[in-house]
Amino acid sequence: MAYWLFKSEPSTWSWDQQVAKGETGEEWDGVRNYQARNFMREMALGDRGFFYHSQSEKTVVGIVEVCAESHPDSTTDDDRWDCVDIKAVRGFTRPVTLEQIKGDERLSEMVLVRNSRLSVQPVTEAEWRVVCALGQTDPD
DNA sequence: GCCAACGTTGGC
DNA sequence: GCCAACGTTGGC
Repeated sequence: MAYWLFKSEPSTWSWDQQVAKGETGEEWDGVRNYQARNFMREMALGDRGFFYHSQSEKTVVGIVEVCAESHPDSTTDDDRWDCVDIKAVRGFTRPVTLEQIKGDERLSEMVLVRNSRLSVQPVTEAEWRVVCALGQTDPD
């Protein structure tokens, strides 16, 4: 199983909205970046990801699971853009801030730190465990 | 609100 | 195929 991070502006699509979608999940649509799209094409059913609120919050707020593999993005007719569906698994007991992540040397190689603009990004298993520990949240 | 970083577009 | 111009993102 692989690990990922999904970034969203809370004013556009928030964790609460994701949770409200329940088991059905929701298309992670609107991505118009090749790198991000390519990562979504690599995703498999059951892969886990962090749900990160950018901008005003800058915190990892929850864990999601890939519940549909890559398919055409329904919000465009342009066949270049694919996306996956994700569903909420659980919220973080204590949301982990970007500041905490930047302050932890074990996370210094995280893409979130290295390339803050990439909206869908891979996370290593080691990073996954560290961030979950910081958030006092079950990693499995 | 500013600005740096980055990705994309289009003219040549 | 290069590169300047432009638009967008996201941290500060």
